[in-house]
Amino acid sequence: MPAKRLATRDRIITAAGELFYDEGIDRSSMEQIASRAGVTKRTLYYHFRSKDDLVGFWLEQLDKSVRANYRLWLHSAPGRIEARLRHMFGRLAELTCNPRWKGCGFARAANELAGLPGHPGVIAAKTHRKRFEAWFVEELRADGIEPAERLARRMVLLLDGAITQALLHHDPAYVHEAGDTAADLVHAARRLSATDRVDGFAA
Amino acid sequence: MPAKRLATRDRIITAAGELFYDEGIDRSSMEQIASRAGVTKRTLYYHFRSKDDLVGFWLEQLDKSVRANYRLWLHSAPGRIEARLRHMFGRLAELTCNPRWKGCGFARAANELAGLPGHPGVIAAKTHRKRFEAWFVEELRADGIEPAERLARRMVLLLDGAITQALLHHDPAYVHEAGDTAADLVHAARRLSATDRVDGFAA
DNA sequence: GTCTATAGCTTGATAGAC
DNA sequence: GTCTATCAAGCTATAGAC
Repeated sequence: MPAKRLATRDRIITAAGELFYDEGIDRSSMEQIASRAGVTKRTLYYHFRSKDDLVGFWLEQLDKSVRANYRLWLHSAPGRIEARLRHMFGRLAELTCNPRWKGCGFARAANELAGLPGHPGVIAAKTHRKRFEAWFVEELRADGIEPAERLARRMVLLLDGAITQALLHHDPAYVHEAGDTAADLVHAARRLSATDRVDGFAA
Repeated sequence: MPAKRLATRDRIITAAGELFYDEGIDRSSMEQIASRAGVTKRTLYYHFRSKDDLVGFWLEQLDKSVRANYRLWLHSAPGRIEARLRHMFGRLAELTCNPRWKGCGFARAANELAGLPGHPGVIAAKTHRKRFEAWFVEELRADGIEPAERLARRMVLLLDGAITQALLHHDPAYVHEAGDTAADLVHAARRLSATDRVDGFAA
């Protein structure tokens, strides 16, 4: 596979992603995507069988960068996970203040494509959120919280709630409130965590 | 204003709402809406200036029925608000199991129309969620929880998180988990509520 | 208030040359 | 792998009769 092919393909995905995110999937045409990528529609259809497929590839690529981003946010602060979760939500709150922020690409796609269960974009969005939840389980366990499954689920619930409210009201206070709630829940759970008590002896 | 005019207008809004909810706003055409309502496009445009306006009127009508529904759910169970919130989330969980359920119409609209801040549908969705939050404040206060503002905000965060997760995974467990979290948070807050202690003396 | 008819444009996707 | 050219269908919205 020659390098140029990949460059064109990536350029198309980037252009498509920008339009899908800014305008919505249905409101972005293949014409606009091709134009922004600097190719013709024929080239676009050479690389992607359909618009639906293109949406799927976009979200699969976005999955990697978004999860890497949250991982960075959670690990760029010191202390226990309570404090680091609060920090992570704080960084999200900052992001939502940017006028270019328009919600979560996965939630946007899932809502816009709610009537099409088998759509590649819907499948990619589901997969992304499942990975996100599994990641929270890992992070909570790494900080000595056990069992972590239910608490991880509560974290994704708060995160998605914060994203919806921020999209509606453009008010970072909702995201901060979600972060405080997340920290409160972890704090309360820690007292019940046997693993933590063992760590306490070791420390 | 003659009765027939209102009947036609309502029939159009109903038909539009069904299509907007099932297929999405952009994927529903004025042609389909007119056909489902049993009128021609010309009649449709006689009653509504544009498709955007029609979206706004649909959500304004939906606001009333959705809030009445949640009010019913919260009041159709006995006991303190902790238990009644759990019951409310339980009813929502049942609803999300219905294959016709495709998320929240307001969240769907806000996500699909994220690039159009002044759109009538976006404004209606914002207004709806603000009313919802204010209603939670009332209900918490009526049960002796004070202050109620932050807790009410946490309730809408959990509700919106539950809706997004249920839309993605079609798994009622997320909604039940949100309900349990809501009950836990209220339970923890009640111990700090001075008003409750006073009620305790009075009871 | 409702109809038939249509303007004017854009859509996703394809044909065939090179 | 990329191009020019184009398809058939669908879109929002409007004109003018009754």
